[in-house]
Amino acid sequence: MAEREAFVDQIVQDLRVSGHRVTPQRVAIIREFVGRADHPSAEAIHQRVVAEFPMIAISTVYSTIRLLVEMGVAAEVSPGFTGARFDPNTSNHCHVVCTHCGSIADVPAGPELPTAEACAETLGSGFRVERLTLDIHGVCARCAAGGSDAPD
Amino acid sequence: MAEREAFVDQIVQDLRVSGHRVTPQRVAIIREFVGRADHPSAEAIHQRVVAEFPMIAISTVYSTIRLLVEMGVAAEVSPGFTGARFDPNTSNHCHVVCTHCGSIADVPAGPELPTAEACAETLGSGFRVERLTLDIHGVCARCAAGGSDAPD
DNA sequence: CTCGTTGCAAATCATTTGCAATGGA
DNA sequence: TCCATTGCAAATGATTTGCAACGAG
Repeated sequence: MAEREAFVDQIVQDLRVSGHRVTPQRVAIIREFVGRADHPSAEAIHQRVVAEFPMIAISTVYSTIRLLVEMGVAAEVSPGFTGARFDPNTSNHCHVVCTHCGSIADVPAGPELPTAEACAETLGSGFRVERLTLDIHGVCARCAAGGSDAPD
Repeated sequence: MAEREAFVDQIVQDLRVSGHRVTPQRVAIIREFVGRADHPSAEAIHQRVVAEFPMIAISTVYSTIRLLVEMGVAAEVSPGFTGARFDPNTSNHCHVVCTHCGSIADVPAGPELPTAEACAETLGSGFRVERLTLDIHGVCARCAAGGSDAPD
């Protein structure tokens, strides 16, 4: 797909423009990552790139992914968490998650939200829907004001 | 709040009924956990309970939380993940996440989903909304059929 | 030539597991 | 009494960090 190559070139350009260096390892990671339909872990990306660069370190993969996320061409699937968090409230509601300090606040689920039943219907019979979570990710007031880390 | 004590008693009853033992440590964890409005980590719960049981182990907290999740009185905030997963698709879409094998599939975001702009409006000026994620958690067809672990 | 990047190993967290001792039912 | 549960320490897995060597600009 020439489409993908163009995208890779675009990202490489962006790297250069923003003052970052274009190394063969980075290009290999970008090439393996963009245009995919799946959601790989750092480990999975590393395993793919190892075929081309047997010496590449997992820490290089982590730093490159971080770069891609900062550039806006990649996203973390569930950003804002370090470790598991547990919720005593099992009713249907949304979370407002601060990607800086990890604080989580509740927002009652509005009626405009799809129900688990509606999703089950949309998805068909293959997948058994158990829960629906709408998370709003961003930066809370305290972090935006430069506040130091303070948990939920 | 007598409300909470009643809830604690209810859970304790459920424990007994399902053949689990009611230990002082478990009661303390349940008491610290239920009725809260926040979303503590295992570490946070442990720190609270240590005041009452200085010898309690973090592994006990983990196993008790797992029990509460199985009983349906607690929920993991972002269930189904082990480690970070990254998404090359930064457009607005939903994820179907299998809580068994961790596989993630994409579903295009329907028009019935609230937009980031609408959420920002609802939340007011304190929080800077960056991204909205709707995740559908459940069990995929392969896992429901007893299939072994296979990634995305 | 310079300084951002890499590779590596060790450090740091989060979570799980194995096992002997304990104490609810 | 008996076995689920506890505490502890060690194992595991994910991610970060410190630092010397390297190499893109």
